[in-house]
Amino acid sequence: MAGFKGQADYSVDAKGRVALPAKMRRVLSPAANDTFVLTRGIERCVYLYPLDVWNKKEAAEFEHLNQYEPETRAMLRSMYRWADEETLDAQGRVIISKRLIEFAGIADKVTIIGALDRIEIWNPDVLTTELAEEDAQYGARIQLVMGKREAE
Amino acid sequence: MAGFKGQADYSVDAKGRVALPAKMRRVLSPAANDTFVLTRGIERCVYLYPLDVWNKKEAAEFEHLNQYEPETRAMLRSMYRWADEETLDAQGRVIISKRLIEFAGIADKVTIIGALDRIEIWNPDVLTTELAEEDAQYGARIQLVMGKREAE
DNA sequence: GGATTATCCCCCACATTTCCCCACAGCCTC
DNA sequence: GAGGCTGTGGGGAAATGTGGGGGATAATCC
Repeated sequence: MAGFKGQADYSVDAKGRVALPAKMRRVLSPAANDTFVLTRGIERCVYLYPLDVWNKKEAAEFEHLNQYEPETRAMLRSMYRWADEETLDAQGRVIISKRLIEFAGIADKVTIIGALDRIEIWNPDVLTTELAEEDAQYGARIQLVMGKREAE
Repeated sequence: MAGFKGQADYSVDAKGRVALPAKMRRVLSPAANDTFVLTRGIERCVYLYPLDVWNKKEAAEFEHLNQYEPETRAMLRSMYRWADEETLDAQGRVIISKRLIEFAGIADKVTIIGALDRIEIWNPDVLTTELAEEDAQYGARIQLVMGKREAE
């Protein structure tokens, strides 16, 4: 699967609809059926996983966890109670629930970014402030993550 | 794949288009489909990877990283949100997004250099100042990098 | 229980941007 | 010297992002 790439500013209309960039829609596999699983980001944003990607994650990472451990149960509960399945309309837009809009602190403008296997939707101001440091450390971080990898 | 070689000065037109040197275009594999993945350089420039090369990197190096580690997530986000997939037009030009133009500090002239598996696009002035030191240390650095390799 | 209101979903419409095609001048090659 | 290739510039058509309307379904109030 080709990964989601790029960044762009979009608007949220009065109905809570957000258009996804055409470039990202083109990457979608037919198996995704124009459907996404939206959930709260680990950061203060909304994660969008194509349905097929989410299903694979579920089967590979979540289904076999031991739910008799409280930490596991708590993690899965936090993850799934925020999750929401939505299909694109004919214009390529997705509806973001009020819960998620509120969690991400989104008003009427958003910045949408591609992040390999998912799409992230941010409040533009939050993104600018939170990711400035990330960008500044880009070179060091590549060395840290990918350099570590070579040493394996 | 034969590596990209050489250096040349080109201009950026009003639409943000930059022609790639014909010599570099001839090196492209048909699998690249005349398409590049552009992303921010680790240095202050734009990296261009042919699509086939990028897809191999993605599958071999990025897809299997553990995104539950914050550092990994941050690195992939910085990498992918700057990335952009673009196809050459009939004249062999590629469009560079305004974001990348701005990041690399490019105005209307660029220097394009070949760098083995990728092409780099620089502001000519930035390149001259930043790479002067690199060139000066050429001999010592070859010994450092390639000498280490023999010791393995 | 019926009427009214609210919500959701699909369709239509428009303005801007993007993309693709055509055109031309300079250079190298033959 | 002729012809093709290369780098540069611009215009028209299609796609993209955005807004709003109308009908069906569900919820609420009297």
